[in-house]
Amino acid sequence: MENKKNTATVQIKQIAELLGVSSGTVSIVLNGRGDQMRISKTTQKRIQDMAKELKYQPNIYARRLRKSAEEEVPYIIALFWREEYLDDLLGQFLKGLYHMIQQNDLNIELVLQPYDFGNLEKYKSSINSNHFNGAIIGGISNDDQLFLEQNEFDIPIVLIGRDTKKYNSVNIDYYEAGESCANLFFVRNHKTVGLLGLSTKGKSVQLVELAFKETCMERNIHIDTNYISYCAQRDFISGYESAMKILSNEIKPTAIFVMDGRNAGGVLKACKMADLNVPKDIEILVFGDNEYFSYSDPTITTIQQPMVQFAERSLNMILVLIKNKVDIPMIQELTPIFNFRESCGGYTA
Amino acid sequence: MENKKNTATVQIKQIAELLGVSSGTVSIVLNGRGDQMRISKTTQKRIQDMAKELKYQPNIYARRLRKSAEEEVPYIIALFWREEYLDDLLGQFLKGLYHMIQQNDLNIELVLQPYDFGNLEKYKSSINSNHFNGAIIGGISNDDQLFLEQNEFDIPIVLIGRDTKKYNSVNIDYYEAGESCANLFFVRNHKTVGLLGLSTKGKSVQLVELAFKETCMERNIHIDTNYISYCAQRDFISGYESAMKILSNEIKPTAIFVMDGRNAGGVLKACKMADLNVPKDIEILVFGDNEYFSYSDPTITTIQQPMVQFAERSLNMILVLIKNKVDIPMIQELTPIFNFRESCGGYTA
DNA sequence: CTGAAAGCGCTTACAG
DNA sequence: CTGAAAGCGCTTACAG
Repeated sequence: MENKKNTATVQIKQIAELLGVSSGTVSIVLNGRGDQMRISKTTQKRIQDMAKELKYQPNIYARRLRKSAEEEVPYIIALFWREEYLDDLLGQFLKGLYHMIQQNDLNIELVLQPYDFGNLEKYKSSINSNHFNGAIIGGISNDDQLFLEQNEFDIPIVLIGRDTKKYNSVNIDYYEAGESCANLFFVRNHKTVGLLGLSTKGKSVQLVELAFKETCMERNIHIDTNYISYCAQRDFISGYESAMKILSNEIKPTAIFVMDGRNAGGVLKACKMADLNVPKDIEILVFGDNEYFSYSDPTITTIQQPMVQFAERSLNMILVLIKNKVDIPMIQELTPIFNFRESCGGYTA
Repeated sequence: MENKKNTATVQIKQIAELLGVSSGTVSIVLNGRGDQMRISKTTQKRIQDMAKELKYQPNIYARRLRKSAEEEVPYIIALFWREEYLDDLLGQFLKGLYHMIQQNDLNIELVLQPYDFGNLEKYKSSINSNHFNGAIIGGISNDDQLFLEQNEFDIPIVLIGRDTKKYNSVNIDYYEAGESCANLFFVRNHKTVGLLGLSTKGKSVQLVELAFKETCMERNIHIDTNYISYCAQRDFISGYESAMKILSNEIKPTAIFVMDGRNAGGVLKACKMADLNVPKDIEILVFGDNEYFSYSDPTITTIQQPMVQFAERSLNMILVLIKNKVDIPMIQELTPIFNFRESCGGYTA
């Protein structure tokens, strides 16, 4: 019972013992250097067969360690990414990382670990210096943040798109982003607007929402509860249904702020159903961009997080942190990007 | 000059020697167990300072090896993915992988390595059993395939979306896919059709194109060179310009086969410009799906590769191959998915 | 309070 | 044709 060995896996040594040869010989044969080292064909055959039978798997770590005097050891960086955002958003982020790695000829091994919203904790045992040199984490929930804050990690961690005290992060000012959306509606003279939110959301989205609502209040823009609807799913259907609720009010809003791009299609459909022309009767502003928004009909005005910049900055940051332990968290705040298109005009009414 | 040591990195041993303590002590302190092991504060401080000064980086491989008797060693699988496809396509694939890993509780470490089309060769030295247990490779060019075929690799490799003799692969029958697109146009009574291709393309896309053209010929569907245009970029603009060329013919085609979804938006725009109604005047069929196609106006009919299935099958395949060396390449051919929507009707005219 | 030794699994000179 | 030994960088009992 006190067996420390992981008996599930087979090692070269065991094959060697079973066959009565040395482990060096086994290693040579399994690496295909048997002929070169003039190991007898029969010995080679016996070794190959035994390895196959025992389903021998080389231990990559041992091999890499063996080589580490010859090969430069890469930085191993984990990218924890929320499952729901395994889409174009990740694509943009990865492009940013990749181009930066290329340009600066960095030696980085990127380990991608998706996780379910709120379940980051599951990977607790792997977020440490036995596994990675650093971790970039995107899309955490409040629970995930709590988990991070209640634990200590011995590697630098950079959070993407998250406002936090304890950790390094790259983000935008989410409150300000929400404010500027409300202000845009104000400048454009809207008196009654709708908000299409999300029922599952992290702190960043909450901040945008809060700021949007508060600023609407301040600006005397009507946004009663009737005009707020939350999507359970980030998809067309959910966007459609939620928008329909908002549009069922006697007095229609003249603008809607849609908090997730994936709901936008449904909102447009709902407007069409309600016989409202976008943007004449109703303006649509969306948080989160997508290439299709630039040529849909109408094209969609969006505000977006600068994913490529997020990637560049976070990679830079994590490398700095890996090389120099820094005590106070680094926080970089970037500027969100407005893409003014047909569905909602700019800051001139 | 004969120095085998990688002098670029610092080891615990060097810190220990410099400070005149043992490496065990250094290890303990750097792992934060100094107090627990009652190492004097001064020693701790000296060690911390020195480590910081020398920018000590622990060797992850050594650490993991040390732990490998306690922790199960994961399969390390590399995912080589073409830079151009770092988008929703990758997202779908990753979702497939992730769900499969979750469901079967697999212990897999996924290393993501983007590469530029035609430059897979750059990673030659890392595609081996010193680095990974297996590799999944998506989106290769003909040059990349040549590179793979002209070299031997000691780990199993599974190609995604590629028809090849030497390697394991998960794909669809690309020729048949192209055929069925042409047949769809035939059934729908089109006599003159356009083809919007790609100027950079791998063998799979070439096969689709070839099959489409050949089948059109057989079916007596006009598709002269005037009606074929290649996009240099996979984007809106390039799609628009190429479509405009096709539509500049005196006799307009009554259908266009668009070989990359990212060009589709431009094609729709071009049709609008040419005052052609989709689908009344001209039908559009697109290779490659996107969620927006299901609610654009008109919604877009597509044929797509089953990415989620690709992921599941390729992961399964690579695990089988890692565990049991198989001599003949495994090839799984899946069925492409047709999504019939407004822009082009189904097999009934 | 700290050192010396063993060992994780592997490969590679070296010796015979 | 093959074995025994050293060593990659690290951590952890054990000894003192």
